[in-house]
Amino acid sequence: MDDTEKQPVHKRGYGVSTVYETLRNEIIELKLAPGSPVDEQQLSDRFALSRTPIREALVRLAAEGLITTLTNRTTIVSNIDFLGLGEFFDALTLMYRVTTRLAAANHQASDIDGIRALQLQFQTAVEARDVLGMIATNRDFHVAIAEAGRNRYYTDLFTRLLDQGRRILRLYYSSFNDVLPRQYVGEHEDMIQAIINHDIDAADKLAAAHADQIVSQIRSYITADNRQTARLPL
Amino acid sequence: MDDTEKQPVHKRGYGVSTVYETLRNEIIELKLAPGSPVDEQQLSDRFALSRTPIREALVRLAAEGLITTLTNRTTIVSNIDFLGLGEFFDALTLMYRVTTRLAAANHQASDIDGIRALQLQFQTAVEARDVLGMIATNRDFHVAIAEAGRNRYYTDLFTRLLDQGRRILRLYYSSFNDVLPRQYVGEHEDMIQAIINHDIDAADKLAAAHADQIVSQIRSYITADNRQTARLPL
DNA sequence: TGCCGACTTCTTGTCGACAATAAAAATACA
DNA sequence: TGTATTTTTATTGTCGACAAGAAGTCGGCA
Repeated sequence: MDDTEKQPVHKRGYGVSTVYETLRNEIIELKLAPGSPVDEQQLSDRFALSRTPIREALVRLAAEGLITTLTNRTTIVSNIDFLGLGEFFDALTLMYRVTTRLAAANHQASDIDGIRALQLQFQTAVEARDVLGMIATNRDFHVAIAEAGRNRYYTDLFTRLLDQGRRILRLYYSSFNDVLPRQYVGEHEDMIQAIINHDIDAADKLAAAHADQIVSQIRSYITADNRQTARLPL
Repeated sequence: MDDTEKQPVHKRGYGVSTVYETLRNEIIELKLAPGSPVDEQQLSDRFALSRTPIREALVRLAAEGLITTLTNRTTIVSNIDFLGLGEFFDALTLMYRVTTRLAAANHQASDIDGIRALQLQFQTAVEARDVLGMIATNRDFHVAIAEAGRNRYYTDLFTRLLDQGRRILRLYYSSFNDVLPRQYVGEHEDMIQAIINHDIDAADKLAAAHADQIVSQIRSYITADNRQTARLPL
């Protein structure tokens, strides 16, 4: 007798985290468009769960700012805040610097292996011209460095910022050319060396330069995009 | 006919935020002891709400790290992580510096009024030797400066760190002497002046010194406490 | 024809109940 | 008497249903 009736796919306490992680990824990877409505009923059907666990996952996402809930009204995927981009870049740059500095100061030998592995993945993605893979592995690479720095608060903020950055980069990934990324590979190598050498100042300088590169690249995408809209037929 | 039957005190969408804010305050003010269990049923009775909104409030608190949920088991008020205190102090100091710098750079004239008002409140609390008031108004003062700096990311992290600090200070508030706080009032005044003068370097230096003061004060409390426990009868 | 108000509908916020899981208690056994 | 095993119990995770708001719809009135 085949009693596969309504067997829930998720184990007991893992329903919400599944929904949370799935939605989180979809938001960051822009599979869910910014501003698009998030319907609880719909998600309930999709994940074969009651609305209660869905709701808890949404609360967590809202706490991270990935979705916005209008009380008693609809809840939407948070828009990308172009006006606040200056704040974002400032915080991102500082976190690049601080985490890399701390990695140079506090890392263990074992940390390097993990960082190297992720750098290799990034290099592979660059060579394969896999833009989406590049964005993701670049993020993982820097998170690994932050973790080697051993400061939870910086790592948390930095991770959130990098993921926010992934959203923005996704918007422009089509215009990603393959010149600059190759440069990133070299910069990553230099950063690893500075960390291994416990050279805090060098790590800081490299991280700052790296951040500037990325910020100016994103900025150039945005201004390029602005030009397009400015050329609207009138 | 007096039909005040079961009239819920909270309006529709405000149940969760009430619970969230109340519990948040109680945790920060140590009315709920770190490590003590948080019973959903009990809270449900207390707030005259179903377990569902209570649960959502708890999820938000967990996202902020104020409570810790062991899956399928009990959920407790997060313990104060004395081992991670180094990370905490490092992040706190950096945020003191960054937010004060930015306030000097980006503040509007109208921001100063609010900051001044809070500084006055702090001063009043110091003169009244109201330690608890001092802790709270000091926090508000620095949050106001951070807001004048206009960087959401820093303000958010800083607020969380300051509230975490409030918990730690509460632990030792009995040993708070009234010498150092008076010094804080002067330091606050200097910081306000530096901000008004748009003197970024001075603001940075003052903030760094202020942070060092507070960190070393907390450190002295903790070592004093350690000595006490070290004197246990054996 | 254009604007205002009642009505409908759709989504969210809340509720009480049930099921699963893990700790605690009770029992059996060596 | 101490340990292993079963049973109980308490608490969490999940569910389906109901009620309150808000948006959209329809009709009335100027």
